Amino acid sequence: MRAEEREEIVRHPLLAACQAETLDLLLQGAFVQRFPAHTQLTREGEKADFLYAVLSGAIELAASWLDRETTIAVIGPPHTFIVAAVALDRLYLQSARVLEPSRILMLPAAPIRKAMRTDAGFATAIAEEMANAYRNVAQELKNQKLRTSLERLANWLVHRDKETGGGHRFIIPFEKKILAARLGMAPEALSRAFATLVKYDVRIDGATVVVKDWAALEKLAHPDPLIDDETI
Amino acid sequence: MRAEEREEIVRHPLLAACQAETLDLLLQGAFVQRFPAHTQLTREGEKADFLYAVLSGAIELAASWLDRETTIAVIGPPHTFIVAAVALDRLYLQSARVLEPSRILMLPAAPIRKAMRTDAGFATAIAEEMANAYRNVAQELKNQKLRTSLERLANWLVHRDKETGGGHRFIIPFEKKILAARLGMAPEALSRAFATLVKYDVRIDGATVVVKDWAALEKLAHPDPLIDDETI
DNA sequence: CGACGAATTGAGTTCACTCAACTGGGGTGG
DNA sequence: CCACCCCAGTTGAGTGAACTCAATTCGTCG
Repeated sequence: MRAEEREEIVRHPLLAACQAETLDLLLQGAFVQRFPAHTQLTREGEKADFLYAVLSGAIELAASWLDRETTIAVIGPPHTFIVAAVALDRLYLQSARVLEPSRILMLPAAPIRKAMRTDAGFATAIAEEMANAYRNVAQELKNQKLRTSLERLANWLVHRDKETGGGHRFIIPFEKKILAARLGMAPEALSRAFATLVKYDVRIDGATVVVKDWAALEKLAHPDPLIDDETI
Repeated sequence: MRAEEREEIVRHPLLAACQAETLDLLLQGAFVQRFPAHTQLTREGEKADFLYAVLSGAIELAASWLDRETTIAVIGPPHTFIVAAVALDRLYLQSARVLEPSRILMLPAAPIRKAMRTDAGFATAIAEEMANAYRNVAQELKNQKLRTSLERLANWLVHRDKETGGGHRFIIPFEKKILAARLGMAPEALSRAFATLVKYDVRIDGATVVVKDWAALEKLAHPDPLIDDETI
């Protein structure tokens, strides 16, 4: 690993509270790599031998059963993925695919488990990262079980708008079929849902969304911090 | 706290790897209490001021939005709940209700966060508990997004049968409407799903389930360790 | 015995899926 | 440079899954 890379990585939330010796141990076999879109980083069912952290770009976590597949989450910087499998030395429950060209930090799993046992700062950082991950899936499960697909889409739009600065005009940052899977619906259902949203003055042109009547959309979405806010 | 209680609690997986000073700190304001069924222990949106561990009994975690409500999970010994909210000092995302008379260990939140920062063994135990919780919700999300309600029921039956010793005859340990909410369906839909399972030679009488043709049920359920096994 | 809540059954409707056909760029190669 | 293809996305039609509302049965407890 190059010195300037090390500089950067040491400031990562996961490593910032580490003791110096822990850092040395962790960064021994670590490396940073760029991956092009569509790269498959992990496959569900494989042994967890790396912890991945997204430095830039976006990663899709997907899961399958029989011949069906769905998207569990989309991860951006500075978050990690499959940290739970690493901490427990178990199998990945999800596959990870690169959505857009990404820089990824890869940390070997065994030193992580070892470091947790000796460095409370690091173990706490791992616990906090995992707590966030837990809350995000729990929120997603609520989203999924309590809302219809139109409501999920409306809330995704509200959320995305806030994320991009609240200009009521933004682009969808990945393919619509991935958005559909993320929202738990068929691609056709997403198309029809967008068509339905025209009634609420939401205009869509390609990947660009314009919300003309914010109040109407928000009334439909009824966003709830306990489901929609990443840090509440 | 009584001495024999302390004896018991100190062996709990969450505390077994603690340093002695950490234990003292944690158990300072801790107590064990019995709760009758239907007690509400936490409400979603409240500040997290206790970590709860189930010593015996069963707890339902529920969440709501507008006028809808659903069950997120059912927790039994020796697991904890709302550990993520405690670790991050945030709001509970779920309400917890006592399903059957239960003994609960309650640990004040502030000492937990403090102890994590100084005791690597404890922080690791918290991280591992949380990793399990994460994997369980992630599995539940897969279950929810990838399976129909009939398939979810079939898998719940398979799972419950294994849990109770594989005798192909067991009881449903709580009300059917809670099972329905757990499986993400309306109570009426659960009734009809049971009716459908008669075709697969599953007999149901009150809370008692008898599986006459195990192969048929398993073929329908297609259980997958990456969704259905708690520790893979 | 009556009362209450849980569970089932019935009927109708809505939601969301599948399958299929069609549209509209973007890219490739003749 | 244009024709073609390919894939994402849309649109249409039909089906099935699962919900709501309502009525009925069942079991338990006072």
